[in-house]
Amino acid sequence: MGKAKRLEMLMDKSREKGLKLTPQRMAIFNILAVTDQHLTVDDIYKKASVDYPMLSPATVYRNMEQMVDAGLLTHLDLGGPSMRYDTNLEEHHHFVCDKCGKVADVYLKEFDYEVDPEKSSLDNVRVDSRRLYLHGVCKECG
Amino acid sequence: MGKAKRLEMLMDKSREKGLKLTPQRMAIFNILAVTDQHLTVDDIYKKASVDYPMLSPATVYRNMEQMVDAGLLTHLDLGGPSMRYDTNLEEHHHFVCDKCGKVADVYLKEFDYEVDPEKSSLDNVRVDSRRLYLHGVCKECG
DNA sequence: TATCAAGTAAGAATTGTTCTCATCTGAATA
DNA sequence: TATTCAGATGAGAACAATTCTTACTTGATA
Repeated sequence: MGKAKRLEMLMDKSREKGLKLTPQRMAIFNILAVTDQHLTVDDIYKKASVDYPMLSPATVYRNMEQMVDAGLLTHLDLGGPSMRYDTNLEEHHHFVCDKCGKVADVYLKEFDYEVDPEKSSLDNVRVDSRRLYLHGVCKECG
Repeated sequence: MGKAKRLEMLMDKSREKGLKLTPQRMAIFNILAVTDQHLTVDDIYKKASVDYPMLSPATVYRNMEQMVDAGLLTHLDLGGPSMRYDTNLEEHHHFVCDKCGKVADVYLKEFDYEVDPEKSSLDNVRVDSRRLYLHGVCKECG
C-alpha cells in the first residue's frame, strides 16, 4: 500500500470516529504512513518533532491510544519496556530477534494446532484471537 | 509435582549455580513451590512479606532475575505493566483472558504451521522458539 | 464569526524497575 | 567451632515509560 493511500485511510477513519485532524495528529499520521516498522511512542515523538518541534510526548501517547480505540492500529507488546504499535491490520504474526529486538511480520499459509484438553484447563473459554511469536536470531545478528 | 519436590528442585538448582540459600530466597522459593499461577514481583513480595516483613522489593527483583538466568524460571511478558514469571518449564503455551487478565497454561497435541515466504521476510533467520498466545474471555468473565 | 467540545503543552505524579552503597551473612575451610 | 569473604541484603535514590492535571488553544459547526 502506498503512502498516499495509507494516509487517506488514517484520515478517513479518524473523521469517521470523530477525531479532529489537528497538525499534531497529521504529523503522527505522516510518520505512520511511511513506516512498516513497529514504532514506540518515543520513536514517533522523535520523528514527528523534526517537523513539529512543539509536539509533546503526552500528545503522542494520547493519540496512539485513541487510534487503537478507533481501530487504526493495534498494540504490539513485545516485552521491552515500551509499547509498540502495529499499523498492519491484516492477520499476521511476528518474528522477534532476541539479540537486536528487530521485529518482522510473519504470514502463515497454514496454521493448525490442537489443544490437549486433559492437560489444559480451557473449558468454557472463548478464544477470540491467536498470536504466534517466533523468537530467534536475525540475519544481521546471526 | 508436589510442593516438597518443587522446593527441593529449586534449592538444588540454586546450589548448583552457586546461589546461597538465604532466608529471603527460601521465602521466595516457598511461594513459588505452591503456586501454578504467573506471579508478578509485587505478588511475590506481598506474599513473602507476611513471613519475612523485612524483605525488600529490590531483593525480589534481583532474585527473580537470577532465577531466570539460572534456568529455574522463565519470563512471561503478557503485556501488562509488570513482568510475570513462569515456574513451568515444560514446553507449553498460554491463554490470556482479555477481561480479567487471568492466564492458563495451554498444552498442544499438535502444532503445525507453514510460513508464507513471499509475504514474510524471514530469509536466513534462525528460529529458536515458538510461543502461541490464545486471547479471549474466560469462563468467569464470559 | 461565535461557540464549545475536543485537543494541546508543560510539567507534576505515578508506577515498575534498576542501581548504589554501606552493611551483613551463609557456608566453605581451617 | 571460629574465620573469612564472595555473595546477598535493605533502604532509598535514580530512572524510564506512562498517565494525569490544569490552564490555554483551536477546529468544526451553526
